[in-house]
Amino acid sequence: MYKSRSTVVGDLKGQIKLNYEAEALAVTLKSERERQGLSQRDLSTRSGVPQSHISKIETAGVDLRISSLAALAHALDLEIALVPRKAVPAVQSISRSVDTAPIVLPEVAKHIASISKQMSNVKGLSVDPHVLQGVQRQFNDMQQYQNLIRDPAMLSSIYDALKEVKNVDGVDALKQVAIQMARLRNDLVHLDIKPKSFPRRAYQLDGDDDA
Amino acid sequence: MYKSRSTVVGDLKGQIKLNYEAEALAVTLKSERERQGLSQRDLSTRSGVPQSHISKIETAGVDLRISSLAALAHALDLEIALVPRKAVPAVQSISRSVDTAPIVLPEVAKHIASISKQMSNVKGLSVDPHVLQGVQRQFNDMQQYQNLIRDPAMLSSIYDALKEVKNVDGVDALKQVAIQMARLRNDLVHLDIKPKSFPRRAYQLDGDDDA
DNA sequence: CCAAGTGATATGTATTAATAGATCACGTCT
DNA sequence: AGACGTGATCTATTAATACATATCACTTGG
Repeated sequence: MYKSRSTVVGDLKGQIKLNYEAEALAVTLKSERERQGLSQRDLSTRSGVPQSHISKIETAGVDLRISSLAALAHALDLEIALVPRKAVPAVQSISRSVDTAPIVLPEVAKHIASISKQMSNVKGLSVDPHVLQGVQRQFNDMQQYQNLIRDPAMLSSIYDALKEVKNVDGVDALKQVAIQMARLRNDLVHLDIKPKSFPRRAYQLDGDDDA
Repeated sequence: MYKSRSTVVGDLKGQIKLNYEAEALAVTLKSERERQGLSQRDLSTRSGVPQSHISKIETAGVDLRISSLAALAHALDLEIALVPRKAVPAVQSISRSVDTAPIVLPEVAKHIASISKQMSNVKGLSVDPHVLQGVQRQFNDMQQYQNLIRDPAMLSSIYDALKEVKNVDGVDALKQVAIQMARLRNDLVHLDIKPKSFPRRAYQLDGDDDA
């Protein structure tokens, strides 16, 4: 929306306010990305928005289009909503309560990064693609709930198992990885997270798919 | 966000979903505009977005920029929010409860339109700008809560008083208008709107300013 | 040291919203 | 009938996002 044309640009306050909106949304997107322990390149892969663009969005207050905002939001498990002004405090309160899940521990983020790297290596090997796909899916899930992981030891164990995946022992070692990832997830499922206000169990994990 | 470039356009589902977002927001904007009894030209005046553009937005799924969306939303007393997916049902519930105020009666809409027209006429007269400003502000408010007005008779009375505003009797007649508008608002303040779920009294009017 | 990851920056091009009006087709009112 | 309001449509131009890459400066780990 251009306000710099020959029309009267008298209301600078209004103009600043419009830019403010894009910046406020960018701040939200950035903090959510960081909260989930994602790099800009991770988010780029998920959302389809180029990393360079994400960088500019986060730093330069780009006046995004809805489709781009939606892509980024969805990659971060957020939705765009139009909320009556009077309801804004209540909505913020709800969002905050959902967001009370802890920040990703640095130790955990490191291990996840190492596993991510090793996953890439394993993809270059001749292993059963079916099993690999299952493991990849489990790993994607793990990245989603990495902020719930408190003990990096299990991640260390998964990383070790991943390093054992060679051509000769490919499928068996990979299945070991899958088992350990499933174990990690199952342990986390039994964590009882009850935010002080609703909704209850905002981050309850579904027991839907398995390797 | 273009998905029609040389890159793989494999995920049609994803693309459709992105367009869906713009359309869903347009639907929300349109229904809120109608709920408030505003024409596209009214909204254009308030938001600074051209009427022709609003028409296209409402009918053609334009991929708006945030600044344009914000301008339209603010003109309709809405805010853009990024909400965790898990919180979406709760947020919708809040928005709905705030939105339970009734639709504008056609009779009421007509009277408001007549008053709006007469307000324009009065602006061309030599009347006390200070008083006129106060009345204009009251009228703006009235447009905001016109969906709460059940009895058009008071509006008729206000319109009659407005027609009495001539050069010779300008300030006194105009003050009569102000008094009647204030009376209408005060009557409405005592309407007790309690949605079945929170927040209570979403549309409670503040007793802040007077003529 | 080198390799890899991260976010920021730059370049050049394509796309489409946004702008500024004007006008059309239709409905309503006097 | 004419006047007015409403939403849709049109034209021509501009602005800025979006895209696709590449690269830079810095940090970290082996």
